[in-house]
This record gives sequence, structure tokens and C-alpha cells, in this order.
Amino acid sequence: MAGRYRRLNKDFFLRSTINIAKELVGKIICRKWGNRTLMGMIVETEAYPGINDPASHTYIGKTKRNESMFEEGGIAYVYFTYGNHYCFNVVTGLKDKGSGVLIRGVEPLDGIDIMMNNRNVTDIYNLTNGPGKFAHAFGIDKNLNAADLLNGNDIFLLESEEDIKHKIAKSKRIGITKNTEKLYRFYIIDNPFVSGAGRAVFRKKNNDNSS
DNA sequence: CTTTAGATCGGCT
DNA sequence: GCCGATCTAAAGC
Repeated sequence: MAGRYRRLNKDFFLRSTINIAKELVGKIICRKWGNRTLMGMIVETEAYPGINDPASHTYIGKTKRNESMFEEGGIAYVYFTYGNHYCFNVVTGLKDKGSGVLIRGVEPLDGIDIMMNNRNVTDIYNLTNGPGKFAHAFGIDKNLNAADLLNGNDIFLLESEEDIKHKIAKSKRIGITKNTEKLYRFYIIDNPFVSGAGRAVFRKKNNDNSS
């Protein structure tokens, strides 16, 4: 990996959740795996800015499930859903704000063999292009709920020198049934590791030789 | 105690 | 494009 990277600091996580969601796109997420480190570039995020957002898990107030999201920014919120999948969020803002950013898509950079083994797939474009897929590939489960992203070594985030190069688009959030109109999803335009709508687009492209 | 809905994924009517 | 799998936390009774 060329270039030097430094870990995102606390100040990064104590700003507005929308800005954090936007700026996490292009950053590097790292997961300790034995004596190796899985690495990927975040290519898609969604903001869940707090308790007044009906789509947020924190809308109903603090519960056992969502309590880590009410902590001060800089830790993980990992939840289990649909009987199958874990999803990974970065908690943002001051204590009791109940805000965070869902990581929805990652471009694999390092440890790809381990990710493929975890997911039992060989197609790199089907490895981390969705919140459940990314969590599975990176070995993220409830043991990482409330993990310290600032000082811990199990999972952490790094600055990237290339953040600025990427073209970022925003859209409505995916997979929610309430408060669906807000443009709280951010992703890199034309990146093949984006989930959801991106998936259909790239499928089409792959079948179209004339492009 | 029982029911229900869910920040998803993968397979196929 | 649509639907079922599969489990958990929360809400209903």
C-alpha cells in the first residue's frame, strides 16, 4: 500500500452525521484477522442522524439492542437483522444523540482471499457490495458491537490520501420503510462495489459489450 | 407468552 | 422484479 495513513481521530466523529457519512466515503476500514489485516475502501454509506428520524433504530429510544448508538461517537454499532445478517455502523456525535453511519459498500483492498473464504464466493464484485455482505466478509458480528474505533485494534478507520479524487453522489436511503425521502445515502459514482441500485446498473453494463 | 417487523440476500416465478 | 429464509428484540396481549 503506497502512501501514509493515519487513523481518524475523535474530532472526526463528533461533527454532523451527514458530513461524516459523506466524508467516510473514500476512507479505509481495517479489520484485524490473526496476524493479517483486512482492508477496504468505503464506497457507500448512509446517515442515520438521530432520534428524530423514524427510519433510525434510535427513534424508539434507548433499548438493549441500540444502546451503543447512544454513546459518544467513535465506537461501532453492530446489529443483527432479518435472521441472517449483521450490519456495521460508525456511531457519531455526542453521547445520547443516537446517531450513526451505516457502511453499505466497500472496495476490497487487502486480505481478499480471507474475505472470499468468509463469504464462500469467488466473485470480487459480489464480496462486499452490501451492508450484510461487507460485515460477513470482514468477520464482523455482535462481538464487535461497541468496539472502540479510536483506540482499539480489532477494527478501525484510516484517512486516505485519495479521498478527494472520488466523485460522490447522494440518493435516498435503501431498504427502509419510513422517512424514505431524505437524501442521506452517499456513494462513489461508477464504483462497481456499490450495493443496491448500483448492482443492477453494473449487471447491465457487464452484459453490454458495446459500452 | 406470543406475535411481528425488520437499515438484507440470493434464487427464481 | 418479487419472494422466502431465518432469528432477534420489541411490542402486544
